[in-house]
Amino acid sequence: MRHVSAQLDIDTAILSKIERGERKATREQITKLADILELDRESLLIQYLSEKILYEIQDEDLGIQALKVAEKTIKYGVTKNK
Amino acid sequence: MRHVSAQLDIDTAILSKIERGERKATREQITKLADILELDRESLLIQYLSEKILYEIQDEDLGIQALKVAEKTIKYGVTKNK
DNA sequence: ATTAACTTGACAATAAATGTCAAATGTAAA
DNA sequence: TTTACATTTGACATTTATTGTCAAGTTAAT
Repeated sequence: MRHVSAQLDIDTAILSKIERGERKATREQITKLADILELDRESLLIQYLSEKILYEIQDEDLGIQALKVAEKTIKYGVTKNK
Repeated sequence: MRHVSAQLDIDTAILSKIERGERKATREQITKLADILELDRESLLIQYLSEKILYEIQDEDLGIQALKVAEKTIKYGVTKNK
């Protein structure tokens, strides 16, 4: 654990918490972890992103609908106006 | 504008920014806005949530895939372990 | 009992979101 | 055109969320 956390530039405390889901990892940490643990980077990232998404809509009745709208928006390449 | 912003408990400056997309509204502000402007609350909320989602995955190649994973997760009622 | 690995909780540091204010700009009617 | 009010802008303050450190507490193996 010391080895891994060192490579991640954090102390073991956080790593421990991340492992047990008490803390969220950083995007950067995710990719580093993928490398270190030789896991599939894409899968990990997808997992990570999907967790962030779910976090946003947790206990929202309209969550699913929002997801679908988001999907369509992406597909149709709608750009956000500044 | 003063009227509306007063009801939202913010000054006109923010309202102005929200209207022109420089600032994000709060969830609470969204629902109040729906009432004040007599818009459909659900639609506004869905719009609001979907924007938050899109924000999370902006310029992520794996965004769409993450969305799909998130959807499935919701459908299967997977609960997040504390 | 000693040691090293891991966990926990209280707190510090940083970063992001939200808000205020005051000054600048726009707009229309007198 | 000046006055009066509405809207916008930007610089900054406040609040809230996220990420991190540290020190003390467990656990497990020897």
